[in-house]
Amino acid sequence: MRTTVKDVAKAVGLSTTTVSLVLNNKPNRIPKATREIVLKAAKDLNYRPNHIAVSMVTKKTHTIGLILPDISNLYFSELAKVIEEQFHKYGYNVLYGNTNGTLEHDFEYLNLFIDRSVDAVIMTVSSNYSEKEIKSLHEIAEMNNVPIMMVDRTLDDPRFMSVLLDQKLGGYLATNYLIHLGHRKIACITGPKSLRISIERLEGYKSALQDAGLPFDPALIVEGDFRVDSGVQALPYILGQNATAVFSLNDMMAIGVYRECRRYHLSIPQDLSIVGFDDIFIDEFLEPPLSTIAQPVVEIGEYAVKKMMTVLEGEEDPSCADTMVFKPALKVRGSASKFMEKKQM
Amino acid sequence: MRTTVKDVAKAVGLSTTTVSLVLNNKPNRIPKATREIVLKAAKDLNYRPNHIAVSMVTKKTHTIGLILPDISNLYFSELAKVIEEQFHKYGYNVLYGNTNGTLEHDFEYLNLFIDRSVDAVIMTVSSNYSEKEIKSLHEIAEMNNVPIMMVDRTLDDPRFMSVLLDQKLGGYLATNYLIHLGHRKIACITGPKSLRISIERLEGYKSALQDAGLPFDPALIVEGDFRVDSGVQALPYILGQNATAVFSLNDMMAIGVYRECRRYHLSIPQDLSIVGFDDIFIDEFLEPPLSTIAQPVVEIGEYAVKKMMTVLEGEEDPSCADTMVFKPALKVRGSASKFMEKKQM
DNA sequence: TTGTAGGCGTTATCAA
DNA sequence: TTGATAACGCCTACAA
Repeated sequence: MRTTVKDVAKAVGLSTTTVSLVLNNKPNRIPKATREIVLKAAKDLNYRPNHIAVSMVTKKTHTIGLILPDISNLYFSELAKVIEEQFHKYGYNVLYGNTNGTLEHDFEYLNLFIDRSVDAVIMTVSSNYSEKEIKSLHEIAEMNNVPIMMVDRTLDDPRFMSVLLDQKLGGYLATNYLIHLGHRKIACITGPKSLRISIERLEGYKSALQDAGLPFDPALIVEGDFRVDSGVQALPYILGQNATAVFSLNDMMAIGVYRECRRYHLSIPQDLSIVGFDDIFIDEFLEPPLSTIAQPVVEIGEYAVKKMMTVLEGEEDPSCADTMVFKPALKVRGSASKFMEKKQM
Repeated sequence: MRTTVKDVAKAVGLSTTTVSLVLNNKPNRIPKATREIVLKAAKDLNYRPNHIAVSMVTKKTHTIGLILPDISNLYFSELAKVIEEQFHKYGYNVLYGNTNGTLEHDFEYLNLFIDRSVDAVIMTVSSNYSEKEIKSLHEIAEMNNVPIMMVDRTLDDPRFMSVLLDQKLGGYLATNYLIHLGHRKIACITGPKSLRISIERLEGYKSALQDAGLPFDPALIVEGDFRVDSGVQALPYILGQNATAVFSLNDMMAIGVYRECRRYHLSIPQDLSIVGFDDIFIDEFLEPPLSTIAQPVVEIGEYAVKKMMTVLEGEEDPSCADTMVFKPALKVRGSASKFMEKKQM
């Protein structure tokens, strides 16, 4: 059995109250003498507080629920790492769950974690929710009085705190870059249309075209699913449209394009320019290194934690839910080049 | 406030005992009538048990501590995902911690998780431990009566359950492959010498050379740190030794070699053959696709969980700690080819 | 300055 | 078949 406050109290011949007071540094100024006696005994007996019992009475578990679509995805694993490390600094531990991008799992984990009395939840929702689902989520949060923070993807509801990326700006930056390289037929491989980030990044694409006075051609848009294979499958179509450049809404699909280009004996960027999105670590090791839109993952994670801590420490009311938007940046490497008249094939 | 058993009891005019009995399906056969009344009330009141309170009395938290060196590393994030998903099936949740590969953090998280009364710990140790540290770790496990399972890396101590990869076989397979392609000067980029896996993979390398009647040349060994940069830095030295092939003890360093080869205008595999270790997802998208040694991560994770579950369900005594060893497999892609006499440079 | 006692929500023991 | 009651380990009003 682990030693308890009782054991310590017995050992020093004082009450559990006194021991507890000392151990928690309570301001009931306990004289230094007793204080040290207690501390010494606690140390000698190797006393470690039982968090379960503490939670029972304080109603705080110092535990955060982290709900992510897929931790084996580079972006999320990086995010998870940052979030865990930051919370760790504050003495919080992280319980995590993979939803595999399904809405039911979002709710399942949320309820599970709430049942386990987490102090807060950080989540990336699996998809866009319907009105009803948003309402349901909000009710759960309210009823259980647990603050929820949305990271990376948010819901159309201002009542949730969220920290996001300006996805539209990212789309704009990428497209604008290609336009300025002289490209006119720029294809775009999107993510699932049900995801806000797909829509927003695409909006940036459209917006850049518009600003440049270029027409938006729906034929140049291919829907993908953010996985490598989408890129592989999209290429033939893109070539058929005589596009000279591609904006892939994430790097994984861009990698698929790379691969398929090799099969077609096309070289990047001479035959096809390409810009991705995410800036996953592998980008700089591809041949040629992939130009992409970088997200400040570390800043995003750090901000999410810091913000949540202010809420947990009661300095801020979670209902004053605001949204923080981080700016992406274009990272130029070697996968896009100036448009040249295509040699006849 | 959440509804409690008390609320339910009050609502149906029965005692908390009866309610608890029903809700937990206890064999004290409560008549169907009362049973249904209770169940209905619980449902109507949206009763959810308070896990904290349950843990308080049952001494089980249904929580597992997962301690990994770096969850942003592809291998570990994949492992973490499998482990979480499997435990989830059994109704367990996972608390995770990143040690950043430092021994102090191993212990810090272990103690933290034990203080939080996890039912078990799954960990990948950060490094080789000294006798003293092993003893210390074992004492902590014993004293707190928490089963610990070592995954991927283990300690020189048969008292811990572990599930490992036959690292030596992996080293053998890779080297043997290169030998059979006709290579005689095969360089090896190792990981930190303090890590068992480095040593064991290197042993496989030596063993393959020996079986082929080839001499072991220490000059062909370069110590790396498992990061991309090590590969980058190792290449010039390797070329200086006139090696025609490289066995990189992990894929990240192999990627570094790829990159540096481009700078030197060397093509793989014509100018240099290379085999990696780990089989991270990106391998097949490199140019050329990287041949490597694949670990059955999913099987490893699943086994670890299943084994731990038998211990947790009391079917097995954790002290009968055995070790499961999985076999790696050579995955041939395009980064190694038959040795050809080098053209003069 | 320190101690008593009650309570957190649940399960378990034992009696009725 | 059901109900008091204690117990888990800790915190904290309130009392002394």
